[in-house]
Amino acid sequence: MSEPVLGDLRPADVRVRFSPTPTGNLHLSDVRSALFNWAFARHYGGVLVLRIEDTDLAGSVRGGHHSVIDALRWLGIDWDEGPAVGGGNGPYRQSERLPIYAEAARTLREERAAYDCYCTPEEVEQRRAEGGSRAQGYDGFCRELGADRLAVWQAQGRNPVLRYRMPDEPVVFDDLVRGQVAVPPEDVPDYAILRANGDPLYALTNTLDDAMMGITHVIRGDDLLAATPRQIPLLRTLRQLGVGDGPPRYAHLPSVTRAVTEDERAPEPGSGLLEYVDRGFLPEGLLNYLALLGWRMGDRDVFTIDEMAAAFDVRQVGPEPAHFDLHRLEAVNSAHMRRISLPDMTERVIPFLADDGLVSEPLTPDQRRLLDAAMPWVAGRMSTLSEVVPMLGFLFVGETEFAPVDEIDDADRDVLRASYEALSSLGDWTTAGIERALQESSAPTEGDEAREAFGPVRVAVTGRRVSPPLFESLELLGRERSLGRLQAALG
RNA sequence: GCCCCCAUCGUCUAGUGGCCUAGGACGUCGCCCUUUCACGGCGGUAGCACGGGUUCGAAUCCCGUUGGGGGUACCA
Repeated sequence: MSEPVLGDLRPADVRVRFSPTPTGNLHLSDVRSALFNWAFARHYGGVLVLRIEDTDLAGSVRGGHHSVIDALRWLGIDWDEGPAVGGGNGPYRQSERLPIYAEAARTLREERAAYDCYCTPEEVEQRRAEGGSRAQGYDGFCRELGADRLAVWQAQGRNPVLRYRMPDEPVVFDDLVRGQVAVPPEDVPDYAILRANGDPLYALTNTLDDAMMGITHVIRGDDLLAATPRQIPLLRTLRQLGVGDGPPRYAHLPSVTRAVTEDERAPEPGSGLLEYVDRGFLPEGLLNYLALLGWRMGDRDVFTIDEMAAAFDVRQVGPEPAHFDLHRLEAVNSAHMRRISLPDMTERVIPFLADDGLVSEPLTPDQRRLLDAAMPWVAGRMSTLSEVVPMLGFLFVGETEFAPVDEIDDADRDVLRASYEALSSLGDWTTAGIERALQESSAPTEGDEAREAFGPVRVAVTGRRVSPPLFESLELLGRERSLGRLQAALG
């Protein structure tokens, strides 16, 4: 058997898909799946299909596909077929494909590739317990059902599920990240593809759609690794029935587990993309970090997703589970913060200021001037967009609401008083003038203490020990407000 | 319970029998720069989970243990 070498793939040989359940908030491992599929498609010039798997009403959120689309757009991940862009293999929302699944199920039953099963879960479990077999799941009880038994169950009003009839042979496949996977038949029982109420299950919808949409490579989380031996024989059956070209190649991405080190700042384990958007992470930083979970780009660890796509080879993905590490995410994000332009960062920061009620959206001309003047002083020292609030909030907050966050103690009063006096008589309210005035006012102390000399002034005016450069901050704040705050701090 | 998978510094990883007294990045620690913080520069810290094999030689191969993950659905 000669396997096509990945490197020789032509664009037409690559059709991948991202098929999320619209829960309203993509989990980060889904985002990573989307990214890896995207990078794979872009690397070979192939096609990325977006398919919304919304047949399970319990897990889906009404209109949830909008949130998936919004999320992908925010991330900068585009797709070639699917909702919002169309394509020749639609519809791309499974809730609109119900008749297709119904017909496929009917055909599979007619062809005896699937059969009605009247057993209740309790009965199956009981037989397993009594039989003492090591085999898993369903035991094939209804495979060849006698007419009398059938009559009894039907008389009881039982509705059957539709079960796919697994071939009695091992399933073997080559996973692009796991290598060869072989599963004996006793580990893969006949499985349900239709509920008793007629609803199609994932095992049918996902598999059928991959076949009908011509998916060549399935790149997904390894939580679905165990589903693969079920899907491969069904894909073969479908091919025999004239649907699809048989099983695609699979690549199961290592799971992303919770950080070992407990971190109170870390989001809840179940939280999704939105949480990270709110925390001010850049899509560039998030995606870059996620790419690092299981893959590496030579010795570089800061890169764009376009650079990733150019270098991406799914075979380089390792099978080891990766721990999610917030610190690393912040470090990577911080690197991207330093890469984006000042005007770009300024625009991205506005929603965070607005959310805190510090500015209006759109900005007033005064707010615009202040923000533009202030950003150069803080752009290089933020690792997330949301840090703009503690960093620049003091400039936008009203004087009545302003209150220092850090403490000023009595020992600081002398410095504050001297500073106030020096500044109040200053005619030239510029950074240079302020610096000169403050340096002359405070008796130059020696050594380490000199570093702290203006700490109290900083807290009185910006509210924090950590702030943009002091003299510049004073100039930006303006004479009246600066002096007012110093006076307030003096009590 | 049973089945399957995984296992190198705190984290992500390089390493496919000798080039490894194990390399990089992030973190962390120290110093420099800097009247705050951050950035930047320099230096340090820290790892082959454990126990048996195989071999002249093992982080690399085999077995077991331990730990972690997944499955065992009329969820996906």
